[in-house]
Amino acid sequence: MVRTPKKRARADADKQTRRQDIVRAAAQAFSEGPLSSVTMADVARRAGLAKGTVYLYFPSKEALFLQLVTDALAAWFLAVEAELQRAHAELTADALAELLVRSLVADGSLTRLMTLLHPVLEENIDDALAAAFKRRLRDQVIAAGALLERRFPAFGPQGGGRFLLQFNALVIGVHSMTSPSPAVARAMALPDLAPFRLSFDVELLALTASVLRGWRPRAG
Amino acid sequence: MVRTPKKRARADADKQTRRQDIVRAAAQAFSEGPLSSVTMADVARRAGLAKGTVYLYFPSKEALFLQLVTDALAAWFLAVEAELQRAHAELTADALAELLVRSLVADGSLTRLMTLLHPVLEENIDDALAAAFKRRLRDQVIAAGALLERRFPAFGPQGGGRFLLQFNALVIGVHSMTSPSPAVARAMALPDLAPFRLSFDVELLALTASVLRGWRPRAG
Amino acid sequence: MVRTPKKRARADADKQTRRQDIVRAAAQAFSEGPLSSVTMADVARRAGLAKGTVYLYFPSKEALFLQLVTDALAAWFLAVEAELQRAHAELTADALAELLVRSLVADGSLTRLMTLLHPVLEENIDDALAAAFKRRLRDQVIAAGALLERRFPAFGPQGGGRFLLQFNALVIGVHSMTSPSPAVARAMALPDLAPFRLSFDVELLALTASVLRGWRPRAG
Amino acid sequence: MVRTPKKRARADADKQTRRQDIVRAAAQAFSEGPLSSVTMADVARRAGLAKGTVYLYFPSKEALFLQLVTDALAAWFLAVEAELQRAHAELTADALAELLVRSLVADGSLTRLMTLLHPVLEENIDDALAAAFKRRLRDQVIAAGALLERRFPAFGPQGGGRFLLQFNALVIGVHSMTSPSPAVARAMALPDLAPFRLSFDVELLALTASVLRGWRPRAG
DNA sequence: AATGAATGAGGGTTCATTCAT
DNA sequence: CATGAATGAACCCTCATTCAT
Repeated sequence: MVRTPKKRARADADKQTRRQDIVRAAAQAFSEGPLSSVTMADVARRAGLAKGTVYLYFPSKEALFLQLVTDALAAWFLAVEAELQRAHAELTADALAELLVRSLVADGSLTRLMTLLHPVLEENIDDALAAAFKRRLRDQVIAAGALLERRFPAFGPQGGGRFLLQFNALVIGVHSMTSPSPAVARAMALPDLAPFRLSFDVELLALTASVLRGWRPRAG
Repeated sequence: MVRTPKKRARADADKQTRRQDIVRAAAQAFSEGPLSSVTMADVARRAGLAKGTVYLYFPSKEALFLQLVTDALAAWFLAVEAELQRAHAELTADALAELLVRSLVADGSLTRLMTLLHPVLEENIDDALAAAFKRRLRDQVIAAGALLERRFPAFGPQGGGRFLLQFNALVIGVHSMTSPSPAVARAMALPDLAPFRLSFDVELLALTASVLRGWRPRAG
Repeated sequence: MVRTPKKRARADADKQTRRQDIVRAAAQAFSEGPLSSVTMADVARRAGLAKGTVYLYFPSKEALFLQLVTDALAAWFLAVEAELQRAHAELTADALAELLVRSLVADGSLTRLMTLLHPVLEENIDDALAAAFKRRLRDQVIAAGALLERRFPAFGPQGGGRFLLQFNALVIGVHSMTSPSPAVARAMALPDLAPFRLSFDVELLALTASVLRGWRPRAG
Repeated sequence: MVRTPKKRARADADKQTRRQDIVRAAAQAFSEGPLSSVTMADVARRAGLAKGTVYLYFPSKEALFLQLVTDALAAWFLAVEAELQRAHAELTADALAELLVRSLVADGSLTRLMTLLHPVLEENIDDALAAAFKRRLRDQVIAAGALLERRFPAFGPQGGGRFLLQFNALVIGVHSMTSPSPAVARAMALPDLAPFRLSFDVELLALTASVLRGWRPRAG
């Protein structure tokens, strides 16, 4: 059973495409189960590549998934910034909360990907990669933060960036409270637990709006 | 060199003690590294038991750690309730936030344990265990929630419980934003990233206070 | 396809037996090809065990093969000592050389096993194991060396041990000169190379006898 | 970032140069660790070439290292012959032994390279290459052997060549007895093992001198 | 002739879980 | 109840070699 080798990516553009193919394959695999259930063999197969080829593009499983998260975050920052630009005027707390949550849930997988960040950074990422990731994130946070400060002046200086990080925390926290595993989902379907079911969107929206309404610039 | 078998736990009380020994051993092991680095052999050794014995008390690694989280949460609910009782009067948003965060960080490992909940429930927990856990949690949330509603009337009916779940989300989210892996910690020590370092306590306090200040009862 | 588990080795004696089974399986596998071609899976299968079981008895492939070499050397020392005891009187250089070579080739695999020593110690052996091996070897060399000094007085004090180590070197060196790989064996069968073929026994005997005849006690 | 391809080697002389570059790169890589730790990618990088290019000059890793050994041996034969020519007169056993050992250790890497011969020939060398190697070796042994017989008449006819092969065996054997792996080196540093440490030069010299002193021409 | 992307077999090791003793 | 020997699936990653460009 001989596979026909994939066409070779010689040009840099081709290599970028291939990298993205692999990331996409990883995303697909991750969409079907927890990170621990995704194997590199699986990713390779979905990308139509041999196992070793994946390692030409990413030095480790963790580096691959860090890229996946990085891409997802970048897309989200873009979407948020676009929405904020479109808004033109100042926003109320509720309007801003709604804008943010909407931009987030527009991509059904984004939330779950954000959750990946911590576990992935926790293992097998070298210092250079970690630093590069953090720098990119910092720049994005600063840029989007500035925009936020214009649309929601209550933030005060630097408040936009700080809030973005807090929002990130909210997303991760609410996600982990509201996305049950199969066993938990079955439990929550029981009559006496049903009223306890929480919706990610609803809770995140409520929490975000609270935070914005209650915002107080950092003393300093 | 044969180990002398541990005395048998016949009475129910003895069995409970042994269960707790095992949970304590798991806690200790977890305090030294990520869940994936804790092996059942490790837990057994720390508890002074054989591997198989652990399985007499817990059907799986996940069930064991679910117990650990359950215990930690129960202890926290107790502590919070005690603090609230002691308060006697109504609390401001800031005072309540401070009380909650203080009760949380008093036990240095509690936060990290909360983080375990989601990953553990995600794998290898059977329906009965999941339902039992959720029921216990529900009861605790309702009880502590009622107390909260008395000390912070802005919550309105059921608001206390809802807030507790949100607080839980905050804890998990802020923890995952502020507890860097070794590689990330080294990255954050670089001069251009240093101003970006966040403290768990500070951020959680700020966020919790915001949420309380901005609280709005759910439309019913 | 479920394998029926091997009976459990509870008693120490049983465990020793199982260890030896594994070593025997390793010896068998090694007899069929170079070390690199022997896999732990192979060893386990030959021993009728699961792969993981082998790791209960040996921490690594190298540790297993070090045991194999250790056993072989011990057997050889025993054989040599027995032969020397039987000799009763002093021996000539030629007689001693012949005795040694004979004791060596009696076990057809011993020579090849000796060759394993260096490559195996070169990788993945921890300090404690290395030290233990060297100590055992030292004791054997001293004991057998003393006996040699009685049968071949020209050795002088400590000469017996020194010679044993040199003999060891001869064995390894001559073996690597005279045991051709398949490709080399075919080459040596060509008419113009045939006269160049060397026999392990003949060369080792000649060399050993030369060394003994030319022996000179170390100055000191 | 595309590397600029190396200039093409068209003339035979250029090709020879490139071959030697590759062999030199292999030698350098091997000087830093065991054969198993030397990768073809490593060799290519050191030679400033692409991986595939190496395979234009050598059909396999083993063929490359066989060339490396061949070159080293040739250099040694040259050096020995030069020394023997310079000697003019007959040599004593001790003088000859000293000459040989000196010529060997002059090049610090030669000994270790000789050790490569057997493992390399053991794997992945085709018949033609094996035969070619053996023929070249035979010719060198005969030539140098004749010279030896003149300087050390005790050898008798053909004795010089036979001795050279034996010397080769001594080198390999003594080397493998005296060049400890890191773990063994640490073990040998322990007080109770220290007196057991052996020096390659000393032992090889002693052994070689013994062999020469005890030499006896083969019955024919 | 030179390149380097692609291949994929292969291998040692870990560890949750089982169950004979 | 307690033990710990046995299981075996699973998994990441390496690297010699090939061959399209």
